[in-house]
Amino acid sequence: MEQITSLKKRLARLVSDMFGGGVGENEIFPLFESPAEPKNGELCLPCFRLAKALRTPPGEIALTVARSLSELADEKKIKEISEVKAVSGYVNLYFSDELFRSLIDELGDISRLSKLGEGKTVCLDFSSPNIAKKFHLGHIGTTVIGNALRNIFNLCGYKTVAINHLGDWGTNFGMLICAFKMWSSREKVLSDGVIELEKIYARYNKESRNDKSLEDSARAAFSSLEKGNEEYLELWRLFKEVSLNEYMKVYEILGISFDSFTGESFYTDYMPAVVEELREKGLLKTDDGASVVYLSDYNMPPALILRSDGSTLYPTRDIAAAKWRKQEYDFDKCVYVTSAGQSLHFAQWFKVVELMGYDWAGDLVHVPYGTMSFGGEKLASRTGNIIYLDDLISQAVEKAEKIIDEKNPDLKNKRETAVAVGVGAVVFGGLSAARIKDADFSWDTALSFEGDTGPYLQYTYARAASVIRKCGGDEVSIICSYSPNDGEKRLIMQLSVFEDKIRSSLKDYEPSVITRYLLDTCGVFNQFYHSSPIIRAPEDAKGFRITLTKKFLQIAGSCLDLIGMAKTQEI
RNA sequence: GCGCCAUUAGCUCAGCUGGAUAGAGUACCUGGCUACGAACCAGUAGGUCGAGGGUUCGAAUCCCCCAUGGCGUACCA
Repeated sequence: MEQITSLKKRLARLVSDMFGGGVGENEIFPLFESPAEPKNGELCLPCFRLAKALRTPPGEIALTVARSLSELADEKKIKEISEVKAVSGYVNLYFSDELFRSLIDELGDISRLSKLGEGKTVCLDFSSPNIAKKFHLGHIGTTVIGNALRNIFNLCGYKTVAINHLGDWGTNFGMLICAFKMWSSREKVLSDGVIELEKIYARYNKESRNDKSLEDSARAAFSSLEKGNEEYLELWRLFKEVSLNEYMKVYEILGISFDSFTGESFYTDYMPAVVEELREKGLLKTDDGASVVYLSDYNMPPALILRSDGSTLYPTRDIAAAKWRKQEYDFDKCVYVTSAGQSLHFAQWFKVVELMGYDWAGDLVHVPYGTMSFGGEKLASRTGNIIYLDDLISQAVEKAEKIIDEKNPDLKNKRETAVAVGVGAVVFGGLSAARIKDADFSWDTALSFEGDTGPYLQYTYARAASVIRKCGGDEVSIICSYSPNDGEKRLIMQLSVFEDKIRSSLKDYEPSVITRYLLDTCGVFNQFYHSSPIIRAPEDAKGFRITLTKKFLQIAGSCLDLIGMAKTQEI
């Protein structure tokens, strides 16, 4: 907020002058805070640090400052301030009605935000499921966090490249090919999709425990696939196509799109050059038959580049992919959204890239998130402890439908709205807490529609939209003598920190900052809504409140967009 | 063993570079729909901020140590 910033600057200069420049204005400026309690004003200056510099008790300083500023305010020399109080070492400042009225214009202005990333490109690697598996709970963290980050970067003016680094290569495919040849058919796979693939894969896994020869044939099959066996390649393409069809449905319902689907298979051709480069740069050592880069100087175990049988590994592929992306997109940052369990892996290969001499190693960012469990147990398809995303979404949608039938049976597009709310509840679930927190999934929480939930946000949005709809073409003008009440003041202040919240979520790669902010903002709006009539308000208040409600819709709408939830006009 | 992360109300979580009486939601109890939408709002109650030291005028926040839990720790991704 430009006006608040410039006010702070002026105040800092004034305070500095009061003490003969004993403390510089640049030191005073960052001391300004927003009081936690609205009753303490809109802006405050804690005087404890000043007390140290000036060797005067904080209470005394606060009193001196308050008295001088109060005089200036009375003389209309600081017309933004209506009242100044000294309270236990703080100077509390109350904004004037005039300032509140003019702050409204500035609300929701993102012009400064959208300059942050001008001319910069960010690659975001997220979602990245392994082919031939159904989309489940374990995938939604990376998917919704990555998508939200991408939206945040976009809002801030960055060019983004959303990359779905599909897990579409590896010995698994050898198993799948063998299993397919024994128990399945093209028709079956085409009709049952990923379910069929999961089924035969699980069966192969199970049977290979008793019959070790199955493992050998799987390895042989994959090796043959790598060498270009046309029959196997054809099957691999089928598996990939069927899986991708399933994933595209999921992404469509979540409203998420990608700029690239270059998965692991894509980089196989680029890996030999990486291995060669590591060798040339003297980084590659042989240990127990495997090729590694030692990282003991950095307090990490070695990065494995080649297995003792000469085949490549995860870090090899990631390094190759990073090099390719740098060349292709010339990114300023490349962000990887994966589980926190992979932190060491990323630290290792980031270091290897640095040792290779690439200055852009510092632009690689790992964004970890916590582990999702269910019933206190690890999610695993092997043990059957798994929740598929389509089940979760359809349950949420079903519940939303039920509630709509109950509370708003005349709603026109019921199904569409129920999907928006059901999906919103699921997305919200993935973005409400700080991403690093572990979470134990519970149906009760996931399907809860009251309190701090996705439906609460959408309900509040729809309610505000409904008010504006009912005002129709009512003329909106802010009467220049209107005196905002406490609820209106609070809403203005709440809406005014939008820009700060976006900056903070961008800096920390933390979408939950926006989710939290939106929850708080909806709470403040609801208080305003309950305490101040809008449509039936007196003329002077009406224009003010309609404008404020529109600003709320704009900012809440931006937040919903950012976290990837639908903006429900009616619900 | 070593490393990383977490620990705040019964439960799920906020708490900005240290600042005012540590805040929400949920669950329990209570009040508010002939009303711009009750998927809401208001109120009561609920805390030795995991334990102990230290730095500071001031610590949930910074430092040290310990405890508990999760994850990782050379041929999976």
